Amino acid sequence: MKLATWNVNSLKVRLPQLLGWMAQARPDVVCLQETKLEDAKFPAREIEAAGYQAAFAGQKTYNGVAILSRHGVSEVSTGFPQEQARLIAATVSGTRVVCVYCPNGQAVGSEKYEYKLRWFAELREWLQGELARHSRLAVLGDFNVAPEDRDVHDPKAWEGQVHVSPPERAAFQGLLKLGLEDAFRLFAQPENSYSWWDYRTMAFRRNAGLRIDEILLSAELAKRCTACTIDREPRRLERPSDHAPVIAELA
DNA sequence: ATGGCTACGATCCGTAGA
Repeated sequence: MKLATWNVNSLKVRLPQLLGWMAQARPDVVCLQETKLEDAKFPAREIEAAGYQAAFAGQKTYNGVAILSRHGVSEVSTGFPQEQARLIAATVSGTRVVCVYCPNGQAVGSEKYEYKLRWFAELREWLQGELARHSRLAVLGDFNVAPEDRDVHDPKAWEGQVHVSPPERAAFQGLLKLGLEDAFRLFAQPENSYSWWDYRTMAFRRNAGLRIDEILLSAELAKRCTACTIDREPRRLERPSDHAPVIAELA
């Protein structure tokens, strides 16, 4: 089973790229973030034509998440109470799949930063309940946290900034402490592996990025995980998302 | 190198992303 996550930064703009990528990568499940579409405007027909069922929770302009699956989807939930469309969960072939778009946080100390930390605390509590019910659990998404300095192209320049600040990293570690593994770090990886590159300043060409899109696996799924990779190819396309897809393969 | 980009919903600029 191939699980993937991709922050598409507007599903309306990126739909052709998404369909092309799915046809080539053939993931079983794809978690999407920043669809930026109200549910009425979700391209369900095109997704179905590609062979995928969809569960989605969107809003206009901001946020928006979806789970696409080649297999049946059940027990769809949008998680804990929240005013923004940042979480959707579904059960696929006995695996609980949770798709998250964690808040950006804007700047350390800002109101949005405090919201981000509160959101992580709620997520942790909610995931604890999910883990109690589902031993096969995967959390995929844009966490907006680079867990360690090796996930940052220039740790010195980023020191103390949003996405790498100690409280954000502690919040991310808090999720792992529930009994989840960062799938990417289960394997030897190339140095300077990132999942996001700023649109400005030719950041992708300089590989000036952050690894902020992650796949967390419960112990049972981690045991079955045979690979976790970041696919940089879609970032090379014309008019790309600023994020690359991340893929985990389960035996 | 934090800007200089991109998407959106609103106009010919503001908000937000990360």
